[in-house]
Amino acid sequence: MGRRREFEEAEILEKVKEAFWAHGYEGLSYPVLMKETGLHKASLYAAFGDKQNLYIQALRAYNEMEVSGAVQHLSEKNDMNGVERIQSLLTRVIDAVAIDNDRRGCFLCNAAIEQAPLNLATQKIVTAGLERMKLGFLKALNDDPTTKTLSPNTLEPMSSTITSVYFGMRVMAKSGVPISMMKEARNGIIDQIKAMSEKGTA
Amino acid sequence: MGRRREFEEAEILEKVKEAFWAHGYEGLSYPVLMKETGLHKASLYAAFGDKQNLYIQALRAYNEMEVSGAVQHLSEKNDMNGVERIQSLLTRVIDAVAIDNDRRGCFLCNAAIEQAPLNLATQKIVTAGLERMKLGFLKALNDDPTTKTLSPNTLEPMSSTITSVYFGMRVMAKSGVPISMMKEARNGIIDQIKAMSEKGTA
DNA sequence: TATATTCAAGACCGAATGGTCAACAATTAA
DNA sequence: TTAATTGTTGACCATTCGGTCTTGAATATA
Repeated sequence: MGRRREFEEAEILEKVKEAFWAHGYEGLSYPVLMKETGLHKASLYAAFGDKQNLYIQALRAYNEMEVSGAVQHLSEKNDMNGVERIQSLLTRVIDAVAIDNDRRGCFLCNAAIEQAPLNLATQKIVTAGLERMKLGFLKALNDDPTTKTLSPNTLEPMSSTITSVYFGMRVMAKSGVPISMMKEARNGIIDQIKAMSEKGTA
Repeated sequence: MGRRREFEEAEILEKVKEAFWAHGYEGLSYPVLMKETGLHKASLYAAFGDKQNLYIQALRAYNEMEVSGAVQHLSEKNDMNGVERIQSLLTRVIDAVAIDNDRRGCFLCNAAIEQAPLNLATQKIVTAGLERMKLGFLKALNDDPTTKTLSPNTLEPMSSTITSVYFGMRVMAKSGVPISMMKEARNGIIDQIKAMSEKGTA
């Protein structure tokens, strides 16, 4: 038998994910990708296929790590109730910009704009990710004493609206809008959720 | 004196805008651009400068036409009140996909993702566009009998939230998500606005 | 009509792109 | 130790990119 691979596939894919996340599909060239992974492009090709395949696998990795992380944050029982978990997730988005100066935004969102219209596989991953986010928000709402009593006819649209706010804030993050606007967007949706639950119990 | 130009600058810029809107910056090459404008790239260069300048002018044209159109729709007095105008604007976004199968999304939003982080001029146009949209929504809220009585402390975040929903829906449009999700997002935010105004008058 | 001037566009440019391959290094099993 | 097999990599490939330039056509004024 021959020589074995000198790298861990998952470990490299992690770096590839970071690279595509930061630079986008067109914006990431092999010279940069080689530098950030430490691998030669022919090795990348042998392990993952062409650039399209590489991108799709990176996006899948994002979906399985970051999106799942967000969904888990929304559904995990801890000292916060559902709406507070939603609020803290939106705060994360703000802090990524405000504290870490991270303007990569959301890979899923970037992929939706850049590649989803050109690539069916990408489109499927993105739509699945959006649906999962929505279900995460819905779960959080169903897990909060103040909103769980609302009817599905109320909670379903509400979770889609929150999803929309989430991705809108991701766009804001990339656009370089003042942090205050992002905070307003977060505060506004939280206030509105509370208003809905107060109205529902009235 | 010599020969005069065979094209109208504004007319060409309109076509350039459509092209960048549909294909993005990296995605639009000169061969395609020449085909869609009917002009040679050397002529484009002579009239508008290099590709970056061309893009920025196209984005400005979008800002002055489409964004202004949306803001005007939000602020114009007609048979609809403010919240109804917000609703109909969001419906426009849905119909662009559902009826016209137009998945170009919003040029401003696309530019935010693709170019704003790389280009200061683009960033400024995008942030200005976002601010204008927010002011448009705010004006509509201030012009509706059910919301105008709410305090600025309520209306300011609310308008940012609506802006976020708007751009989130634009992302959804590009991602290929089911139309039902976009409709939910719209219905949800409208319901929430109404809940806030009811709570405010309670 | 003559001439000056501007426009349009095919041809061309260097650089960068994604992708391939041949040669070599490394490591395993026999 | 040997031979088979696989990973790695610099060199190379055709193509496309944005941009430039030279040539010839068009049209203004004189």
